[in-house]
Order: sequence, then structure tokens, then C-alpha cells
Amino acid sequence: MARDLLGCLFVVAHADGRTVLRLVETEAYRGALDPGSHGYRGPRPRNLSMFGPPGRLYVYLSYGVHFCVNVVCGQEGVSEAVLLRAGEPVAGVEAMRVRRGVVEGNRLVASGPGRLTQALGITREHDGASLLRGGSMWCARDEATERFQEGGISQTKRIGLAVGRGDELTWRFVVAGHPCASRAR
DNA sequence: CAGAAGATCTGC
DNA sequence: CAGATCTTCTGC
Repeated sequence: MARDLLGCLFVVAHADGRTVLRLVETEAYRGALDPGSHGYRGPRPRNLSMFGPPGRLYVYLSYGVHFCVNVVCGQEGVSEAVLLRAGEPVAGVEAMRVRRGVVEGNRLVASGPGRLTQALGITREHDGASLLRGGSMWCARDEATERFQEGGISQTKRIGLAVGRGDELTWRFVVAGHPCASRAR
């Protein structure tokens, strides 16, 4: 699923227009099977939406400062989710630059999970929001989506974890060489 | 109940 | 490289 989302568009409809990112970096989290997942130790007030039905968002506050957004993928009760780590601006770039605060070009608009939510205006208020029909946010494919996927996808270990980073856990997916991916730390 | 660490980013 | 400062977990 994390891999399938690469190259897809993530659309947020605001009162003053749409902002659209093409996803170029994602990470998979596998709930109870995955020590690196927020769902590993079961439901908590913060992560409850991860245990809800698929097709909704799980938004949490990281380090008390940045929001990060996941797409819930597992069936109800199963806390599987995909963290959206970076995207390339496709529409509404100027609005995203304003939310990010005077950023030039596309490179720093959404190249990291905290930057991505700030660019799209996603906060904890959107925790649990549905991506399925009728909402103000959704995922979509377009003519370019397949080209991005066929152009090459790099697979690496996930970023920033103290656990769940064994050599076999290559659950970070990146559009190969894309300039809007998050920078290696 | 206090302290520490965490799926981060920025500015010094 | 330190700081911001919310949520959860651990140890006493």
C-alpha cells in the first residue's frame, strides 16, 4: 500500500481553492507486528483513529511541535497505516508556500512529514477524517502516476526510529532521486 | 509522580 | 547542535 501511494495525488480542498501534492515518499507501519508503529502497544487516546476503519487519516503531534499524517489501511481493529513523508507541489503552490512561511521553489514545501502537513494545512483536527467520498481530502491517480511508479522506486529502512529498523524492514518507499523527497539525516 | 524519549524541523 | 513542548512509557 505504501508503495501504491507513490506517484498518487493527495488533494485538499480548502475554502480558497485546492492544494495538491504528488506523493514521492511514504513509509509503512504494521501495527501489532511492528515495534516501530504507534499501534504496537494497542489503542491509546492519541492513536485511536489508527484502529478505526481504513480510508481515514491518523494525525498526531510529533515532538510536541509538528503534525504528521498517515492513511489508515488496515481493517477496523488492525492498526496498519502509511505515513506520508514528502510530496511535490502540483497545484496551489502559492497557498502552500504561505502556510510554510516564505519558501522559494518546490524543494522545501513538503519534503518531510512535518513540512507536508504544514503545507496542506493538516492538523490534529483532521485526525479521523475520511478520504472516501464526500470529504474535503482524497487521493487520486492521474496520467503521470504510472510514469512515476515505473520510473523507479527506492526502498530503504525507515527514518528516525530507534526500534523496528532491522535490515529486513525496508518499508520506506521513495520515487528514485526525486528532489522533493526528505533529505537524509 | 517525575523524568525521559520520540515516525521533526528550524535557526544559531 | 540545541530547543520547542505534546503524548506515552518507565522507574521509583
